[in-house]
Amino acid sequence: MNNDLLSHTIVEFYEKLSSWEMAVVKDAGHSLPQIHAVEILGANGDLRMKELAEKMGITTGTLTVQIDKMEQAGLVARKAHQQDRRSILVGLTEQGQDVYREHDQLHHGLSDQLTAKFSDSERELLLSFFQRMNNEF
Amino acid sequence: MNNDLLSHTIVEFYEKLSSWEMAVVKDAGHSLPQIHAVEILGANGDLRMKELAEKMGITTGTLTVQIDKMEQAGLVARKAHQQDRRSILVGLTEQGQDVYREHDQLHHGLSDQLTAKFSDSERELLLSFFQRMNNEF
DNA sequence: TGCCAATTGTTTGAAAGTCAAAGTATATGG
DNA sequence: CCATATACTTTGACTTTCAAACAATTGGCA
Repeated sequence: MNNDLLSHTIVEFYEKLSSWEMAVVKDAGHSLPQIHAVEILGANGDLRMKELAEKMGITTGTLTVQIDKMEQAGLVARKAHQQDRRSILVGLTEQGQDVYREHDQLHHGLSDQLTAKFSDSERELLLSFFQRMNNEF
Repeated sequence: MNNDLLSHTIVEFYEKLSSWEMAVVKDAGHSLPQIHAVEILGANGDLRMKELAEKMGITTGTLTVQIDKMEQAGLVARKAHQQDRRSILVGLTEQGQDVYREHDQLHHGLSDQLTAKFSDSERELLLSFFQRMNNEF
């Protein structure tokens, strides 16, 4: 089959998701890296600075600055790590969890919008396709 | 069906694509906004500054700086617009087209990798799913 | 035990990317 | 022909980022 077409269609999908995310984040008055941190902490629970930085694809130096701001804004809290006193656990505050749920609802809404015209079985198939692709990275 | 799962799986796919793109761009020694411009110019042909800025989701002020750098680097060239002397057309140079084709090949390779275990009919179905979703943004 | 290398997080200085607003040149419509 | 709109550039400020230097803690090993 014409794989150029598939490749370009995936890129188009990615570009549109990206634009949507930037618009949604700006509209809610947040910054992209901070929402990214909220998304990851919301999905994974408390993480060490190192772990969070790795998942976000930034250095710990950069993360320190972001977490400083987010702590100021009341979105996250630093906590001592019981087993390793070098490490610091970062977790969402109540307010941070509100922001996470709110943002997650937007994702959910987009997902509904994109698959509104799909039948249930098509949606199941789409899910399995995404899962299979996610395993191949 | 469980739409939370679909939503999260799509987000996971997006995150992995995003990480992949950043790694690939950095590895090739390019910057993300410049490769983004190359991708858009490669797919659309010559564009006015205004049009390119809109497609990239940045202001024309920001774009002016980027195009200055890219022109220095030999990736793009500014040309006069015949019908409107206020406008400036930006287009890829030969070298810019090389970069575009090279980057496009990487996308193609990823697309192959992700769907390596798909049958031809599954790949056709996946393509149609992406196309239908792209229409719903 | 005691020391040295590795690890974790913070700080600092510099660079890139970005925007809003002001400025310049050109176009368009009365 | 003039007023207003449009296209691009410039400027100043801010955010995000990294690399490198630093401080505290851990872990291995001699």
